[in-house]
Amino acid sequence: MTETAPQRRRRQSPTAQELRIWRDFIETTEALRSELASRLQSESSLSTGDYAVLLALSEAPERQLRSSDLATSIGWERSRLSHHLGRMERRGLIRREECATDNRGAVVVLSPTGADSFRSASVPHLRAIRELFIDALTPEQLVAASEVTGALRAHLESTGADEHDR
Amino acid sequence: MTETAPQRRRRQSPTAQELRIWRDFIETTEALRSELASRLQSESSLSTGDYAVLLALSEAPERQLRSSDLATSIGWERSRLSHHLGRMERRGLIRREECATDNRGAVVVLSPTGADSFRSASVPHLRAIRELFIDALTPEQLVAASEVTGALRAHLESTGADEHDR
DNA sequence: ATGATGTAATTGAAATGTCAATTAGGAGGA
DNA sequence: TCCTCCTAATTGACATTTCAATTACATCAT
Repeated sequence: MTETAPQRRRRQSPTAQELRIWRDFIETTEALRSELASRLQSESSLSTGDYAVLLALSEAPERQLRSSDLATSIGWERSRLSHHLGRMERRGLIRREECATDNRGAVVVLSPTGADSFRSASVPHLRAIRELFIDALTPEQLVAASEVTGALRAHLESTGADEHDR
Repeated sequence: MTETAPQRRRRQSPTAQELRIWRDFIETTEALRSELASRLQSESSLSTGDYAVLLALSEAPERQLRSSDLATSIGWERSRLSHHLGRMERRGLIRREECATDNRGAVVVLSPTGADSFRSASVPHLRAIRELFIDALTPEQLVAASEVTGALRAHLESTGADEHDR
């Protein structure tokens, strides 16, 4: 075939080969996520959700964050975070305090217990990341992965949610 | 071999840079998954779970599968599938029939309604895959993505669940 | 046959996630 | 001020997922 088709293919369905790559991609990332989650669970009694929250708090100045900043930082919906924080608070992993500068606001604070849980969970978790992700790839592949990720993210941010809905 | 340090690094925590790549990777794939899910939802009244089930059934001989084969094929736990099939059956997307060769077994059958829903959902869904994944990458990046996926999967299968638990 | 062991699928309960209100307070203009 | 509109966070109802039994049948060795 001499090229007339390529333009016409845009925005159409993927080819069989593209689709195979897509499926492998999405299935593999899902398998990876789920293996990591189950290891975390069994080694630490933290879920990946707990871990994400604790990680964000550990990295925050004063180990605390406004609830909506936390939500943005880990990419969760506010209501999901709210429910989850309730559960984590019951377990003593975090506290919620009133915000001094905005009376509507809440500040989520990492508790000492939470900090401990996070620290001890992070050792095996980081090891698992190395084992399942880093060690699986050659240095070149790691770079390639990073570039692919960047391209996907950039594209997602530009054409992502907005473009589609308007 | 003159190497002593490289060995020592194995199984240790990732470096800061490796970790950044990991985080971008996992967050981006998650964002991608979630954008796709929300588009599918709004364009078709099927969830990605529904879609996965219907896809597997559409591709199966006779458009039907043993329940556990279906579970394996889409990588779900049996109980999750069971609950989900219950909901899909109530909506008329699938039927469950007794298995002739094994009285314990159930055969999940794609209903005409399910086939229709799947067909009409797949058009916008495939377009979204092209738009958000395929079109985001150069042909070289697509190849790179495929190689990375392959490496991850291979590694996951060899060291994955077993090695860790024994 | 029968009893031990394994597999197919479902169930119920608890944990988690989503969606649509709702509550409460900030911010700016007439 | 007071009214309107916006934002922060939570709540409740409901959908989904996980986990630990449970039910029912198959398989195999005795």
